[in-house]
Amino acid sequence: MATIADVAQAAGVSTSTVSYVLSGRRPISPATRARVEASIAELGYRPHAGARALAGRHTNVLALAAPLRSDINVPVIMQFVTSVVTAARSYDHDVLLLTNDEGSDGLERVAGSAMVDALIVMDIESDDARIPVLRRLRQPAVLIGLPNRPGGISCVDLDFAAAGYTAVAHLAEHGHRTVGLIGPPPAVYQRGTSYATRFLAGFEDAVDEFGLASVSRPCEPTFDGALSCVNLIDEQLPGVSSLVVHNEAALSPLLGILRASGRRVPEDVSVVAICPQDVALGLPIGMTSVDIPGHQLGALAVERVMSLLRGERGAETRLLAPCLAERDSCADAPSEPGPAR
Amino acid sequence: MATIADVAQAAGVSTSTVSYVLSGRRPISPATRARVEASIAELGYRPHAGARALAGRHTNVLALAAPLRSDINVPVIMQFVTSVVTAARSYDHDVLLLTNDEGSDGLERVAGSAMVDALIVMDIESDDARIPVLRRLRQPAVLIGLPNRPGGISCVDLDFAAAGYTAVAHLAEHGHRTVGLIGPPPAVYQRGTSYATRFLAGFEDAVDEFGLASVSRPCEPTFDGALSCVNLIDEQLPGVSSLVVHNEAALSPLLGILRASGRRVPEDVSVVAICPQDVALGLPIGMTSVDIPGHQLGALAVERVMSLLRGERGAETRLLAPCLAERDSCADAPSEPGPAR
DNA sequence: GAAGAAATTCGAAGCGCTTCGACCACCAGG
DNA sequence: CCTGGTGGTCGAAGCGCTTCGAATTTCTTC
Repeated sequence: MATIADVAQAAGVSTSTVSYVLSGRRPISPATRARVEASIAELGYRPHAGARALAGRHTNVLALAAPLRSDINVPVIMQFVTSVVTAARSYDHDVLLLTNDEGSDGLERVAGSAMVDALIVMDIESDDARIPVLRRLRQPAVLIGLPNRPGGISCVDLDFAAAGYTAVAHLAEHGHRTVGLIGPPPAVYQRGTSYATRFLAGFEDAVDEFGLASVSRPCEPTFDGALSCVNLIDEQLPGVSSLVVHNEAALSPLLGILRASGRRVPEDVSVVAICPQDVALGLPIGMTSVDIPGHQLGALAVERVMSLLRGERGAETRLLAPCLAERDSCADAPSEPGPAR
Repeated sequence: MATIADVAQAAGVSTSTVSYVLSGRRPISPATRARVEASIAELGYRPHAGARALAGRHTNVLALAAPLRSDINVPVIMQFVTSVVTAARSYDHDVLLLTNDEGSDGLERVAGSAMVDALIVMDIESDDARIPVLRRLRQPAVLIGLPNRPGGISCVDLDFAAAGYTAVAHLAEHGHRTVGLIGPPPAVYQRGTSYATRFLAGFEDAVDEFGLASVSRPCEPTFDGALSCVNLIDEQLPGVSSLVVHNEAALSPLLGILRASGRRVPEDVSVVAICPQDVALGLPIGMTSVDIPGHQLGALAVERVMSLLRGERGAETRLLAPCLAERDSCADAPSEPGPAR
């Protein structure tokens, strides 16, 4: 491979000059610049990343710690990952992918060995053990998610509490008096993954405020899981007229289950989904949904990282307001059986 | 951060000695080794990755080019990515994630700037433009997929032709005389992604060999896509008794559609799915399926990379034999309407 | 036409690590 | 007692790049 010295020689300048045309940190005359650029192109020169990192004290690489388990909403994760990589590239950065099961060690490793300039961490638990670790690292970090005590670390997430509230409010406005929540898998709650509990809190706030009757259940991401979840809800809340589904994998099974039990959506049961838009649109009927803006959040996290890298200190935590899109899965509540008016 | 010089000083040895205890490339007396290791632990020393890459001429990082679009089988991709990262870690390597829409440029960039020691490329098209690029890189590469002309580059994949054949053969053995193929989305074919065509070829071979009547259609990964695909198959092959589904996203919708049209699985229609095992198990009925062994393939790709890195030159392309798991979605063909015997 | 300012460019000193040849001490064999 | 190994350690030379201070050239301005 060609080195900067080769380029310098070919262009008849010193290596520092080449370096400066590359970095733009000092003025270079148009003539020299042109000559250098020509040599670079001719030799197919690419700066050696390691040498750069050593001398320049930054790598242009971001670490992304993603939950690569399968119990979780795979498409959502994928959206995050995709958008982080894409956004990072737009800032001329690359992404080193870590799995969450390396835990804190992975973060310490890549940060300590100066492999990355900053870290983005997903799937944050309420009391996440990685937070103290992150805090003592020399690299900036951004969380996608919201722990109990971020303690100065930037966070970016959907406002899941508001999302839960919004979903219920929408149903209440349609006259529903009963609502069931089909939640994420039990494992998600057990881990203390914060979005699940935040959503639930918002859900329950709205239920109280609007005076609805409700029941909420976690739900395994399989057909059988969805089935037993629906059964439980039916049992505890017979004739339930609306459902909030905060579990992507349960969505498609759910619709099948409702149809099989003779209930039409939205005439007999209204359903609000919490999911990315493309999932909401790929189902038999367009789902009224609160969007999980994976792309937006990933991009936002990267922007935040970049501003930290620039030395700026911005607002610490940024929760995106939920956005409910009305589609075809919600209708007014069926008039209650009872005294006719 | 502590440097190797700090460690050396603390342990009262030279930096080269520290380096040798770290790399094990020269014998070190137990006493010195112990002292050095103590200093390392005490100082929390971690070698600087950039400096290492510069002096040692390797980075312990692999590039993984993954198709981060959403038209594709997201869970399968995720399996690959997960297993590649995990396997790489077991060899003390990290993974730099590239998106396929950077195309050849991304590969050239990370390879040319010596960010990675080797590359793993997914979602290979029959005549993939990245192959010539890969060939001229100084780093070894492994493809997950199979192009027409690998030209010396290692490939690892499921034997999709055999998978197609196996699926049909299984149905034929159950006495089915008609079979419909619900294929991947049109975009996959249009890109010339090789697994789709290889599968189709195997499918058609078996159809010919067993003398079945067949029709195959690509299928958009939405409910509507599945619906129109089924309709087309019904139209061209009325009373079709078996279906092969090489499209994960279509699976769940399909079952709903069949039920809605009054057909039971497997009594009226047998279905063989091509998908990862957990998908096959998460549906209303356990699907008889040909497994897409994402975890195995990812691990295999990494192993191959490692052996190339060691300078070994092994078998070039390795196609995993398909493995059909019988579950509950296949039954003998309903006896044909016709002259009673 | 000379002095000072401004615009460019150069040289050299690292950045932290690996590796090669050298060196030292010590032991076996002759 | 000297020679030849051998296990263990050291010193120094890079690896390819950035960056700082200094040097050089060019342009102004009196």
